[in-house]
Amino acid sequence: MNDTAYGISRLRAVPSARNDEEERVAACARTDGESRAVAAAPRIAKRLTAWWEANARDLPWRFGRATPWGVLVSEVMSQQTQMSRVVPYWQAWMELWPDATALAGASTAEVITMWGRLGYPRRALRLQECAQAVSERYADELPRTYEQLVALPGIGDYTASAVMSFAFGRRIAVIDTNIRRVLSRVFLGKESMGGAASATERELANTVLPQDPSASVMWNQSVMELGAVVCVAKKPLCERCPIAGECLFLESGLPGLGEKRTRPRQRFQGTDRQVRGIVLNALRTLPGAQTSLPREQVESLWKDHVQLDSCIASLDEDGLIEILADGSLRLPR
DNA sequence: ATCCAGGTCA
DNA sequence: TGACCCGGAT
Repeated sequence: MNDTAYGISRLRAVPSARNDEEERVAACARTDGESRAVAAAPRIAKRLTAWWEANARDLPWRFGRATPWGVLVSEVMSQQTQMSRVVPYWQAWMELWPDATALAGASTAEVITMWGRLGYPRRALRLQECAQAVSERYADELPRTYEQLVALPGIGDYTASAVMSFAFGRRIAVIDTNIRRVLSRVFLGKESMGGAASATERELANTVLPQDPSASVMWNQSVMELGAVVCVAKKPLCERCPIAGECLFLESGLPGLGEKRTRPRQRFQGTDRQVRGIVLNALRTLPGAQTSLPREQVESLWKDHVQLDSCIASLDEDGLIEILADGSLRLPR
């Protein structure tokens, strides 16, 4: 891990009559944050690597134990969902459908049932669509470019980047809310704001990312892990942080910790999301041989029948349920 | 009981 | 920009 690997040479490459040291000082003055970040990143990377090796959670898709498809499944399941909740679902899922072609051939009802209570069941549908695309267009082999990955159903910027980094070992900045929070705190000394990642945050992520591909993978996974277990949003465990000595946020006295910075959250109680969840859960957990829920039992699920019917209609539009002629509901075949 | 975390898509 | 789900923390 030398300076060149982190882009120092680029900063020094500005034409100048002054010597390198003068140029470095001038560069610091011009782009204080970036220059400081570039200088600190190698030290931080070293500490994070040691911390990762001693503290990384033993998730089943880590340490080379999963195929690229398995890594993709873990990332899709982990969107908007805590890792600890994902583990048992991922294990059962991968046992049943070890590759894209296996998932492509499953019934929708089975897929929704196995998705269980992970939440946002449209992700399950998109994952199966993704499996069908991979199976048919790419002969069951996950494509290896960001552009091809991000074009797949349910795969956005984060998941495409995560697969490129964690499954294929390529050098690419992975940007999720954990990484944004950690990088913003450590290098900018302030909280990351809600909403989409800003241009500044993206530039920072690319600036501090190690040049060496395998070092960049370690960086991505260790920064993300730190954000998940130490540098958490509300009560960061700075006394257990391996890079507390390098953190501008801690140095500044944690300014604005606890201020509203996440996207405004929608209430859950009484929302369509809750009602949709109730309906789908009833269908997922039908007893024994029963394959559909009679209209009468559907109506007992939620008092407000106007809202219930609109949720049933939206579930139908999403392809998550089928409405039979007699008004009973079932999971799609 | 209420608050909160977390990517993708339209 | 808002819709989408669930469970853990407080």
